[in-house]
Amino acid sequence: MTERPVRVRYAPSPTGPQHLGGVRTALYNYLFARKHKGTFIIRIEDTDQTRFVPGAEAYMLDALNWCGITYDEGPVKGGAYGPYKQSERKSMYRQYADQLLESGHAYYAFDTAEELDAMRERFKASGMAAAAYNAVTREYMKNSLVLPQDEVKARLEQGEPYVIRIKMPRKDEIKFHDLIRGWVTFNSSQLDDKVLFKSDGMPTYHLANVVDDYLMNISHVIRGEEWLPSAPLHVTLYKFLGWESVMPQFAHLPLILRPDGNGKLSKRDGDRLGFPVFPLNWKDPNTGELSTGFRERGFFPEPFTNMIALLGWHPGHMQQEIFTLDEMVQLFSIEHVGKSGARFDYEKAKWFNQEYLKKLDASVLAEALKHILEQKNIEVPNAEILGAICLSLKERCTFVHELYEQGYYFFEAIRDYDDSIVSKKWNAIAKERFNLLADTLATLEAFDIKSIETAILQFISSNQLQNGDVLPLLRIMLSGTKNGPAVYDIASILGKDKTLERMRIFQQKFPTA
RNA sequence: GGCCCGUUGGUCAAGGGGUUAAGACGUCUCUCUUUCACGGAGAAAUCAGGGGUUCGAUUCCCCUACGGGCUACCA
Repeated sequence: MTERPVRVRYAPSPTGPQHLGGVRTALYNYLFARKHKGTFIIRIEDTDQTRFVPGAEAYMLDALNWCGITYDEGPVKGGAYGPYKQSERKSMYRQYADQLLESGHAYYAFDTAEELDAMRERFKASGMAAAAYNAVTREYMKNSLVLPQDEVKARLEQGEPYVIRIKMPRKDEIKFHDLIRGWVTFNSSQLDDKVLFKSDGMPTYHLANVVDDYLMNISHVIRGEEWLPSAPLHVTLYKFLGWESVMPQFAHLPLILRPDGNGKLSKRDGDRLGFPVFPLNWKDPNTGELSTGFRERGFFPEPFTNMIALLGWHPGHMQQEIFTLDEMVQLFSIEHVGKSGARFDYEKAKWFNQEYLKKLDASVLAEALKHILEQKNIEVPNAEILGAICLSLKERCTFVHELYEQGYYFFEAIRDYDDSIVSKKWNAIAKERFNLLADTLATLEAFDIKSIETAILQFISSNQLQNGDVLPLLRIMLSGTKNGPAVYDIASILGKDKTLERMRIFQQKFPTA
């Protein structure tokens, strides 16, 4: 490998929100750049003006920002190789198309869309395998290779629309080394004369991509596997343009597959399967349709980023799976990126979030819970109580919002009581006991967990009772549910007054015979 | 159809000529506990198939099958 400084780029096109796969591609580029003390660039590939979606670019930037993926050069931020948007680089491409025209590696083509369709139909009908615009079929089309020179000139002068196509060699072996897949070989006879320059004056992705990577001195192209089939075209372009010596190294990432069935993960899968595939919420500007993001679903950026990184990469030789971004930077290497597609597993994604949440300090969670309560217009308890609530609840939550959902009774009146316990254990005798228990609790001076526990346990043993005679019912009285934190925790968080009040309310709601 | 890429438990995966083929998620069992969860212990579960090469293939090669990607004046 050469000493070339690492310059890598993430080059999305603003045709909609990027999903998991796009974020992962950006992440790998980022990790690779940081690992090698290189430069991470973002470039917007918007050569197709018809597919432009407003907001998509800002969304992408927001998403990366949320993930903690920073970039060194790109839109908004700028840099020495700008602009970083292909539509703004429009004037830079034509000269390279001209260069190819002059060297005989490209040609003008005047075929209309209808003529192209007709050609494809014709060759298909005659049983020809590939109905492509190639070394064979171009002989029958309207292009500067077959038209007389003066006619070509005339058409050009009359302003007739045209495209510029690459003239693929008839039969050449094209070989390149992929950092993930090793040597990959294609034959140019299988490739077609791809359009490089469109009739609207814009380059296609293929030309723009190669020109920009060259101009921006990109050292490594790390992109999805869907680009592998066009890599030989790009390699050929480097050769024709005389840039072979500075051609970047390629690394084609495996795809992220959908969790069920077949195929790569697509934007629609999320709604269908009930989990997000987008990092952030996205509202389609045309249809108004809303797709939920991981962020809005309750994911923290750290575990989210951790999780997608491990979809196709693992440092190997260690059993650790929870990594910070910085750790991943240290550990990252292209060699450890797998070759095969990874199926996205939402259950595992939740696990990453849960692990992260569990390690968070209760005070941090309290802050997050506070926001949820404020949004719901619920009176926020003081920080100490909120912290205690989070502490008691956090190990049974995957998401912050579950702190509220599971512990709503700390903030509001009990919505309903689980009656499986009530019908089984609540009766006149129990009522009497609970009156005594309430008296006991009322005399407690300190109402902390330990004191409550001691008092209750003492009450149970001095009355010759079992834990099961008291604790389950008390839990129901205080929370309505049979699950949750230790009853003593609940009581102490509620405080003495509320605890006694809830015991009274319960008695009123469930009179015994 | 053609071209290209891939294939270790249900999923993510380590390993890479000789291993009891790691670990994690999920599932199940046990344990802790007043409950749920957490924690702890354990179980079931994998090298797609067939040929080579080799003393020996999960590992290297070939074929088949299967999966995927691409096949636009889209990226």
